[in-house]
Amino acid sequence: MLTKQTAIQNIRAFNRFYTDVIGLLNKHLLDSDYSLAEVRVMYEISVGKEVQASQIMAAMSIDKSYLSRILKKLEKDGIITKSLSPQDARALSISLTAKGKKLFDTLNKASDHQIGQLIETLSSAQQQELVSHMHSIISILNK
Amino acid sequence: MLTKQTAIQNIRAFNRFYTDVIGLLNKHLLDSDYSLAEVRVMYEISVGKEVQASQIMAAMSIDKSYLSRILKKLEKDGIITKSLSPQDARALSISLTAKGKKLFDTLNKASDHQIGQLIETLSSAQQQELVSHMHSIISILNK
DNA sequence: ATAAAATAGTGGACTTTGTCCACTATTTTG
DNA sequence: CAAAATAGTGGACAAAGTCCACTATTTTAT
Repeated sequence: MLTKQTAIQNIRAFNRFYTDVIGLLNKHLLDSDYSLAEVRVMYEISVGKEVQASQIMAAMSIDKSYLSRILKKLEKDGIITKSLSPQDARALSISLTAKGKKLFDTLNKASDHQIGQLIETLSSAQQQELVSHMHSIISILNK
Repeated sequence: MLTKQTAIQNIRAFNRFYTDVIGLLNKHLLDSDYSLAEVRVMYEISVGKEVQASQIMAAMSIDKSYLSRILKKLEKDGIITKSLSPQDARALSISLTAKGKKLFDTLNKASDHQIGQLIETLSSAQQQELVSHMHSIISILNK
């Protein structure tokens, strides 16, 4: 039976390992014109369809001023549109433009491809096992 | 039977989830005088006992100029000592000072504490399961 | 109804973090 | 021993992120 201290050390080792995995997977985004944060903003808009800046802020725990600048850039690039929320004149209603959807889709496919490479040497069974362990971790940590 | 595409989507969901976990755990370091990169450098020196800058570079995939500045700060703060390697006069031999060891130990304990909080509501059995899933992921991905 | 407090977002000014490149000093290779 | 490779430094800059003050609304409490 292992102690809590041992568990902690093992979790830290995993964190170091997985930080590197994530870093590796995200590296390809450096070749795009958009930063990790910008892509994550697009993701939040994409899943929410129509979101307010404050919702993105909450989802990402990002500074509102920083977010404001990101949204400005994305709007300038024609990736998103901002319109005043009808319910609340302080708030913006943000959504991806057709161009934005297309770009996001392209970035997504590139990300998928990266992960595809990560697991390509694994058998189908191993891939399923991997996913299963990930689900378990999420479910344990969400307790 | 799930497809590879489904596996990829699940892995991406896990990555988003775990990125947040890691972000949360690292947040406490913001209160220290040292950045994530600086602490990671201390870690590399600590596990290597006596390392060269080039080894840290390789381990962290960090720019050598950036590393040089980090080491300069750590030396100035009395955290590390740099001495010329006897075998190679181009290279530095770097190690933690007593002060550096103490600091690193303190930071480590704080990190341990963070993880302790993350898992404190879990039963001992659940903690072991968590670690076991983590080990499995490492072992699958290292194939 | 209305004054005070809260919320949504913007922009200025700044710090931190990270990158690129040219350079010196050694060591290795052919 | 000359050419190429390696180790590290520092200048100059770019990217990422933070803090604060501000305007414009909306909500809350009296």
